[in-house]
This record gives sequence, C-alpha cells and structure tokens, in this order.
Amino acid sequence: MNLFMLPEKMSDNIIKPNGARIECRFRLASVFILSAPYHLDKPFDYLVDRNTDVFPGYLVAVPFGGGNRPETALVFKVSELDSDIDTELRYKPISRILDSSLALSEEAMALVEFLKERTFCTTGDAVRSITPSAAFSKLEEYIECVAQISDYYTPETPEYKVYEFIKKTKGCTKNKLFSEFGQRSASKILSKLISEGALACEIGAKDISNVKYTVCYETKLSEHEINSIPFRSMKHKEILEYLLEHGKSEQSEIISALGVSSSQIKTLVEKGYALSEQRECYRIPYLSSKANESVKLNGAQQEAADKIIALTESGEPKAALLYGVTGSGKTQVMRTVMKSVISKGKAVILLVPEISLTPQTISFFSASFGERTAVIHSGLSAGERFDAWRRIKKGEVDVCIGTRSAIFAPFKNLGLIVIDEEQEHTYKSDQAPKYNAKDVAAFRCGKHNCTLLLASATPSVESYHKAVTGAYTLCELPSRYGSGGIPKTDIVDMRTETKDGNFSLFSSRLVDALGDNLANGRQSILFLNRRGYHSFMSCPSCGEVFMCPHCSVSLTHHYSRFNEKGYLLCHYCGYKSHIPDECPKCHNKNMRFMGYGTQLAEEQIKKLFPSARVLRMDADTTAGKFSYDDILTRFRNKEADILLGTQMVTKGHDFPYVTLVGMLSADQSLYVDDYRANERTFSLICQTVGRAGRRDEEGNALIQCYSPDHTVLEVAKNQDYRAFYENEIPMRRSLVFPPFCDIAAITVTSDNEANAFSAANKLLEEIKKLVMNSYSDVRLQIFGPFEAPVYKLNERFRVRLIIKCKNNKKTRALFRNALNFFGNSMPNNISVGIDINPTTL
DNA sequence: AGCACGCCGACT
DNA sequence: GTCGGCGTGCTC
Repeated sequence: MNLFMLPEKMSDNIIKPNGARIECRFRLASVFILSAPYHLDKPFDYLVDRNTDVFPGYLVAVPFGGGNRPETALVFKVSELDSDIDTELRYKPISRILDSSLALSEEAMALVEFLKERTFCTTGDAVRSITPSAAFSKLEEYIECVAQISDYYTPETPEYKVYEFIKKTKGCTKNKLFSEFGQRSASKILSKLISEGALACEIGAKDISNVKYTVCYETKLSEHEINSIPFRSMKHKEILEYLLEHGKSEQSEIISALGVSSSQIKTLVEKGYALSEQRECYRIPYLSSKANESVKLNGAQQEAADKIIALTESGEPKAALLYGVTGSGKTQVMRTVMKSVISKGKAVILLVPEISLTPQTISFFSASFGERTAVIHSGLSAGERFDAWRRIKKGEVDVCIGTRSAIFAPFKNLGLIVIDEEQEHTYKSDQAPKYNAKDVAAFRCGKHNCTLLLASATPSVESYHKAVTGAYTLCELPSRYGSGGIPKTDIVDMRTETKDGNFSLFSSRLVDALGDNLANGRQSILFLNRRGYHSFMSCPSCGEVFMCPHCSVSLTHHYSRFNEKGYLLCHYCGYKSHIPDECPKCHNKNMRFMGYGTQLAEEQIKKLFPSARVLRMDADTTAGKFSYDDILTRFRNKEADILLGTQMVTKGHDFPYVTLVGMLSADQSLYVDDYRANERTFSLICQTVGRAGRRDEEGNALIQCYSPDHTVLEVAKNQDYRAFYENEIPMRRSLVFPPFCDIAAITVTSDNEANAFSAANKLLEEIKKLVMNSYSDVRLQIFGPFEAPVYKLNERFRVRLIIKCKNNKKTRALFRNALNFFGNSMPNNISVGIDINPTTL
C-alpha cells in the first residue's frame, strides 16, 4: 500500500525482459530533518532526480510526516537506488534544493558530526550554530488551481467554496486556508481536491533576500565633455564632477557629500551621462581607521612570539599556552604571531570573551589587519552575521575576531586560532549545542594543521596542567610591562570590622583610601561579585562557611515544602544537611546567608562620599547596546571618580588614572557551589588588582574578606599563579575533579515531580546495566538523582545525575545508548539532556 | 516537535 | 448531525 505521491513516469523503471535494469531515474538522498527532536534525528531517505545536482552538505526542502509539511533538511549521503518499483514507492521525492551558496562544506559537515558526537545535540542544533541560519528561508506551502473543479461539487459545497477562495487569492498559502476555513475541514478538503487533480501544492522558499545591495555610479565623460553639457540643474554638474574626481562611488557617499537626492543621480543615468551598477554590500558594524602603531617587543615577548611562530610553521597541529601576568604584553605577542601567520597567506580566528569585545579591542587588531577583518558576536543582526560569514567564505577576510560562535568562521585556510583569556567560562555554550569553543578549536586545528594559542594571565587549571605535562607548549612572559610593578595588595579582615561595629560593606581602611584618592583627584575601581543566584551560609563572626564534606564546595541553600527553613545541598554529590542553628565552630547564633548587590554598595558609597561621582556598571546598567562601552569611555575620560561594578570592571581595560582598587568581598566567589571556586577567585583577584596603577604610579589594592587565611587569598595577593596551581592540583586529584576526570550533568525534566525522579532513576538503572554488560571497561562514578540547583523552572521540575567519567568515545557511546533507551517515545512529557563539563551546575 | 486520526461529549 | 478537545502513534 502506498499513500505517497507517485513519481511521474513509472515506465522509466520497467525491467527489461533479460533481467537487466534500465538506469533508474532517481537516486536516493539521505537527509536529517533540521527541526527534528533528538529521537527523530536519524536519516530519512528521499528520491531525487538523477539529473539534479545534490551533494552531501546541501540543504533541501522535503515533505515530512503525515501532512507532508515542508521541512528543511541536510543531505548527508546520495546513493544509487535499486530500480525496483516497489522500493521506489517507499520514498517521497525531495521538494526542492535550497540556495547552494548556503551548502555546508566538507569541513562544516565534519563539524556537524563533531558537535553531535561530543555534545549530544541534534543535527539541526549543530547546523544552526555553524551556519548563519538566519539566512535559511522559511518554507511555505502554496496552493494553486491546476484544473477545473469537478461538476460534482455544486457552489454550495464547502469543496467548491475552498476552490473558489484559492482561485481568488493569488499565492494562497496553506496557513491562509486554515485560518479561513478551520484547520480540520480545510485540510480534509485540500487533500481530497489535490488527489482529484484540481489543486496542487507547491513548496516555496524565498531565496536569500538577505543580501544587501548598494548602487554605485561612475561616469565615462571627460571634464571637457561635462563642461559642454547645458545642465538645467547645477546639481547635476556637481554630481558628475564628483564622479570624475572620485571615480566609482556609492550612492550614499554622493548623497551625503553633495546633499543631493537619489532621483537627481538617476536622472543622469537616464540621460546617459552616468552609469549605475548594483554592488553587493556588507553590513559591517565596526570600522577600523586607526593607523598601525608598531610596538617593539621586549626580550621575553620576542622569545615567546618566536616560539609560537615556529609552531605555526611546523605544518602540524600544535597547541601553546601563553601565560603572563596582567600588563606583561600578551596582546602584543598575539598580534605579532597573527601578523606572521597572515603574511604567509593563512587566516586567523581570535576569540575573546564577550565582555572584552569593545571597539578598543577591535580597533587594536583591525588597525593591524585593516579591511580584511571580520567581527562576529552575539549582538550582530542576522544580516550582519550573514555578511561577515559570506566575506569569510569568499576569502575576503584574513582575521575573524569574535566571541564563542566565531570559532565556526568558515575559513578554508586556517593558520592560527587564538583564544584570549582562555579560562573564561563564556567559551562554553550553555544552550544546545553545549560545545566548548576550545574543543572545537582543537578539532579545527587538527583539520587545518594549524596552531591553537591559548592566552591568559590566570590560565585554567586544566590548561596549565596540559602545559606542564607537555601536551601544550608553555610560553611565559614573566615581567610586568612598564615600570608600575605589581600593585601593593593588602587583605582586609572584615571580621574585625564586624566586631568593631562596622556593618557596612566598606572597611575603614577602604574608606580612608577612597577618601585620599578623591582628595587627590585620582580614580578608584570597586569590584563586587554578585555571581550566582544561590546563597551559601556563613558565620559573620568567625568566617566559617558550610562545605560539603565530600567535595570541598560550599553547600547551597534550597527551599523545601517539608521544612520551612529549607536545607543545604551539595550540587556535586547530592549530600544534604539541615540548616544549623549556630556556628559549629564559634557557636554564634547569628548564621546568615551571604549575598548583596551593587545597588546597596552604591547607596552606601554615596552616603560616605556625597560629592563623589560614581558610575555603576552591572547587568542592569549595561542593558543598552552601547551603554557598556559608554560607561568605560566616560570613566576613562575622568567623568567619574569611582567605577563600581561586577566582573565587567575587571576585564583588561586600561585606565591610566586608577590607583586604587577595592574588592568588597572576595569570599563571595570563594564559596560558590563550584569546584572551580578557587580558580575563579584567584583569577578575579588577579584581574581586579591588575586594574590598579598601570602607568608609572604605584597602585594599591584592598581585598576585603571574611576568611583572610585562605590559601587562595594569600597566593592571589602575590599574583603567584604557580603557587596557586601547586596548591590546587593535589586537591583536584584527591577529590577527583577536572583535569582528572570529566563531569557529565544529566538533567531530567518533567512537569510532574514524581515522573522526573522515576525517569531519572530508570536512566540510572539503565546506565548501571550498560556498565555491567557491554560497557564494562567504562569507569563511572554516579551521584544522584537529586534536585537540580534550580529545581523548578517554568513549571517544570529538574532532576540531576552527576557522573564523573572520562570523556571518550566509549563513554559517550554509553550515554547515547542510555539516552536512546527513552528513545522513540519519551513518556509523560519528560526530556533528558546531557551537558559535559558544564560551567555552572 | 507537529500533525493526523479516532474517540468522545457538547451544541448551532 | 458537526465542531472541537485530547490521547495515541508516526514521521523515509
């Protein structure tokens, strides 16, 4: 039985009497439907005409499902079809081929495969992240009348009415019919009339209208000829003179230069005095104009640059870690290496954290590389993103500067990938596909035989470990650039402040220092970490913080229906504890949850220094598109005395007049529910302290905290990364945290609490079974199921399994297997997701 | 995920 | 009768 549309000429497939087959008219294209959910993300085969050019990587429109609704799909294989009518009838034909300029290259296909394998995402998720998917046109079904409706239907019948409606409406879409006649009856009538041959359905895809054009004009006339024309309007003469002087010019240029209108220029074209031309144009958000100032590298910088350049010339995939404290001149080294690679005709991707992608950063690099620079970041409009992508694909660009997603920039000849501030968590995507740009970078380096350069003043423990163990080449920049030296850093014990009756956010020392700076007309930066939505519990008098006895991360407060106070939970192993009435160490009954915000700090500071000009910078004040940069510029121009903000203030902005930096509470990042708390705190302190005194004046840094004896504070005070690392690595090893394992967070979500838990338990059983049987060589340590940190979100309950594992092929196969166990029918609205090495739990 | 199909109760 | 709600099952 066959319900599909029949191929038109079945006679082509007749088998000859001697048994030899005539070459089939069709081939078979195996495709993935881009909108398919995980369990439907498998190959579907469609017929494609033998004479049509279709190759793996092409995007096509196909009819899908019972209603044959059009779907965009990715072709991954084209194969011969056995010319057997029965076989052929099993497939539907492809509707159409989408613009081949969007087709995925061989490397792009490999990247799709990579993302699917590593992040458990669907083909659609992968394709959307590596192509400018906004360029995909929407598919629509247009209904047309192709024959007279049968006399059988009199004008009163609904069939007749539908037919007439379509006849009246030009380009009637299926949705329009549905809204007019109701989905149920309309679709019934539609399929009836289509099968009777009166109507036909065609899938339309708007071709990429996303390309923007500008009009250019030029003139072939000489000055003499222009002068001899009897112009009615002097404007016309001006325009021609302008064209004579400037050569081929864009319409917008002429308009703004001469104050003329476009119709005046068009008149000249009509009269034959000027020629017009459509030129594809790009929407480029930032333009570089600054001249390239070349800076001489110092000895260590030159040495590091030479070492890395040698790697790029090896013709093999290599990786290097460029480590140097704030102000040691990493950027100069990066730029030198980039220049060297580009001079050899290769392309470079430079990834920076979102927050550092300021016009200053962009122009620093684009000044060196000029017009052949593209910028990609999340704030781009769909059109801008598409344009950048096309320029890169056409080979018009040597450097792509951008945030996470820029790692997919479609260069064909990569020579170098640089990841600045490599420890930043923004390189990990927290939406599907949950990839880490570092992993993608390593993969692409393998494909292109190019070099991966990670740069940081405070490398991640994982990366430094790789450098120490030899997987990465380590390049160190020891000395601080300039004569300022490391700022004088002091730790302020807030416990004594509390004992002395000072309950404000500012210690008396910080107040004094701020007052001095104000009096001397110098600037100060105050940093307050407000990361995370969960509060940990601590004792204000002795600084004790409740930690998980098994994981050395702080316990997090959760609400509970059974106990009004709630309880404390470890997000790594699920350890639960009741909320204590008093501090177990000093028996203080005043235990409290930590956490306060920038607004409170701003209020307090205005009370302390009514005349001070304060700029606040956090997620709230930087909501506007350019407000972030605005604030930084205003501060740099000395329009304020104090810059108060969250992590944004710590990034590598160079403020020459800042001599004082204060961290209001360094502990806030030390006791978050994360095994990387130490690493983050160290990094934050180093970066914050680095803001002070970048020029010749000595800077001062004050670090306020409740646990001044903590090792991390001690080593961060001296900016001693090596000491931090030596302290951290044995802890990671003994507690089994990365780099000594990988962490898979499996989240089961359901609108029903009990269902979520039972599904998580089923999944747990399934994983255990798999480990017992065919995956006996996979070693896992499983925790849970327990409530996810955000237990209830959007009326859905989230339950977690945390699995320590080794992220390799076999382990991923096991997870995939376990996921497929839920397989085709996910019961009761349950969904499951895996995040490997998530940044936040 | 969508969408059809089928079963059921409510209603012009 | 028919419209519209929801449960079930399928998608080349």
